[in-house]
Amino acid sequence: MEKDLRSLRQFLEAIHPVSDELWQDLQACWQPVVFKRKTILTAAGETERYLYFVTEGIQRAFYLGPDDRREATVIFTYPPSFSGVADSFLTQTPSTFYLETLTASRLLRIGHDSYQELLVKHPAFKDLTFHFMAQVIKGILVRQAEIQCFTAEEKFRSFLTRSPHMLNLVPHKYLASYLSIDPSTFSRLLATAKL
Amino acid sequence: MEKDLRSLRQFLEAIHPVSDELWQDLQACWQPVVFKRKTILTAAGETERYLYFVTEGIQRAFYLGPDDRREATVIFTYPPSFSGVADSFLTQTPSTFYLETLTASRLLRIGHDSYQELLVKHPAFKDLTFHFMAQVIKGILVRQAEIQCFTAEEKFRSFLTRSPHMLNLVPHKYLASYLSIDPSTFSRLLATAKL
DNA sequence: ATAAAATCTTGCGCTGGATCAAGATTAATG
DNA sequence: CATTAATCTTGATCCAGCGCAAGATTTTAT
Repeated sequence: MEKDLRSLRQFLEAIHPVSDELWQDLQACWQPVVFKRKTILTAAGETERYLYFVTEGIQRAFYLGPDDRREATVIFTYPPSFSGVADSFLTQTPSTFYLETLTASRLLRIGHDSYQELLVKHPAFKDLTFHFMAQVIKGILVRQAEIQCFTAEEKFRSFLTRSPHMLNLVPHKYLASYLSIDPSTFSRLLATAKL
Repeated sequence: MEKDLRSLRQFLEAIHPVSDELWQDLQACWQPVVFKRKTILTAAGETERYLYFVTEGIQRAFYLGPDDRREATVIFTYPPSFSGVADSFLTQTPSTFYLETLTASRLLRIGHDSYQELLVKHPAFKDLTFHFMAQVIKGILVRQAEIQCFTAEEKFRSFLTRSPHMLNLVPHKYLASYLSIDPSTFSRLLATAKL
């Protein structure tokens, strides 16, 4: 727990400086939680109550198509980073995504109420969230451009270059879902890449 | 100009209340500009200097693939709404997108310096930007899910339902680019839809 | 450890949608 | 308003990647 909090602070500092004063209030708001693998943390239709900080395990957010057959993985989260359905948490409107653990996970979480209080009490925290949101927007847009423009193979290559470690950590069908390609296509691309 | 500013205020109020005090400082920061059609406002590689508020005309942001042949339209903007490469403006890092006018356009714009000053001076403005960013994130994610999950026809239907007016306002090839489908496919889908 | 469940691989046929091309239509510009 | 340029339509062709399926392998749970 001590260690997790230290990791959190380090992660935050990389986004924006965190004064000791802010940190005093901030650290008190986080509650440690653990989940087994394959646990739904947030379902579509629910409003996200928590912002998570991942200290162990891998999670994924995914979208279920109207016919319930197609699904698309929106993002994977793993330490050290935040997790949670960002847009639902921020706007406090129903989520269109599911968030689930892929492996047994340890996380810190902060409720929306505490989050709001911090926002009001600490201008510096607002600045921090501000910077974070800007980064999130940039990240999503880059990914969107790739999804729109790249072929299956280009997406595959791009992903493997950026996140080679993921290959061993999660079932490939989720990686395929993340890239919007068929698991069989993923398998074939992988076979080709290994030559 | 008076009318444009009124429109801006109205647009802002829909996001978050704007006090008269804030408005005094805010309105002074905007400069009216006009552009001919097919003008590049921001090129990839440049850092976005302005946030625009559109009062006339249509613009689009687009991404050029590495080989310069594929391109994807990220978003269309038209009155009343903001325009500009949001992520580049917010983070002041080079844009990966181009922003161009599709038709002759009239816009108000605010420079990043003025924007920063407002942010520092008016907590309420920070709150406003905050809410706006949250909305942006939500919007992008919804669109991303559609791009990932929908077939050409589903994307076409969804778009036509949400934005039927666009059919007459911009060349269809841009609509096709927005949906990541070929112009010829767009034309065929349109023919089918009209039966 | 062992059974049961999930995942991965691979072949094969098929199709949605891209590509190419050329003529018809519409819009921009001096 | 006439010329030129851009866009739209439509046919014909082609292929990347999907869907299906079945056996091989790995992982999970008991």
